[in-house]
Amino acid sequence: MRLSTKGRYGVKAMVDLALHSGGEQPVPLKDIADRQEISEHYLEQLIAGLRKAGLVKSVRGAQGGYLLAQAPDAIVVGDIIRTLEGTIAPADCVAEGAPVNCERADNCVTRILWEKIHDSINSVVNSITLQDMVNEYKRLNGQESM
Amino acid sequence: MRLSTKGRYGVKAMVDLALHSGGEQPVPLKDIADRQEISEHYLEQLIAGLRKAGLVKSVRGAQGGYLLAQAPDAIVVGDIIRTLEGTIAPADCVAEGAPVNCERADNCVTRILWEKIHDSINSVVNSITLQDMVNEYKRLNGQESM
DNA sequence: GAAAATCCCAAGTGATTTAGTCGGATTTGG
DNA sequence: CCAAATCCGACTAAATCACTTGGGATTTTC
Repeated sequence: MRLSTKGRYGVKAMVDLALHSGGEQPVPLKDIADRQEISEHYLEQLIAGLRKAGLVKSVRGAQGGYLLAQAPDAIVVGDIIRTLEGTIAPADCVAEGAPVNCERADNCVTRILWEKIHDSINSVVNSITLQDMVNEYKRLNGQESM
Repeated sequence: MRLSTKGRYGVKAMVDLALHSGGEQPVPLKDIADRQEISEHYLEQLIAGLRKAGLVKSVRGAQGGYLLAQAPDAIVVGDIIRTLEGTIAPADCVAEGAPVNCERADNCVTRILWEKIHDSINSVVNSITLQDMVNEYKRLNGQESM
């Protein structure tokens, strides 16, 4: 049940973006990678996914970088994790877009269990916004910069 | 965030055991494997882990098989999943026996997120017993056998 | 208009995990 | 003794993970 680095780095990167794109200036990937200690090239792949999903915008060329595509309180961590990890489901039969190919789905006791786990995870990640993470960060670290 | 087949098959097998070891007669692995459509040899590996963890007992020789080591209402599905999958944690830094090797653990915002996810999953799997699963099964499937 | 900064894209790779298979040894009831 | 069963350890094909490599395209600064 571990998240891969995709989801973990993705959340870190997005929180970093929320903290550092004050106003409208794009944040270069290198800065995020350096601060979060993530391989720049690898992070590039991850953020490409986030861009395609409409969670970040990019500005090309020198002085370019990335920006959140929406306000921090409009992005929940579930959006990030689902984009990078695929659906957040303990078993395929309870994945969001999954065809119910399990013929005994209606009377499967384990399915009910997977649904409960699925729902509990999703209720957490869908209720926490990037703004919440930023607030938490500021509470923990005072006024200092990240 | 998917569970592997280890955890999924393990829970299925344990529910099967709870349903079929009425009284004290051991259930042969082959029966469980057939009913649950799991490779017998593979299930053998999984149940070996459950035996070492003290969740099932075995009876060797002809007419042998497996039994729950405790009453169905004393075994929670979290026990099974943790035994077979290792700790149920979205990130290593919030795993139960993990040394906190992350030096910024105290002021890490993502860690707080992983903890919330971890806690929510564990509160589900630690609150559902095998007896609950059996009751659910009987409710869904009437008095028929599995 | 050249150089630098930056994003964009696709393919390759070593290590690990997954989901088993295979072959046999041991124990026990009939 | 033999068939039914657990026990045990090694092997493996395929997938996934966590990157790396190697370019190209676009924009800004000088």
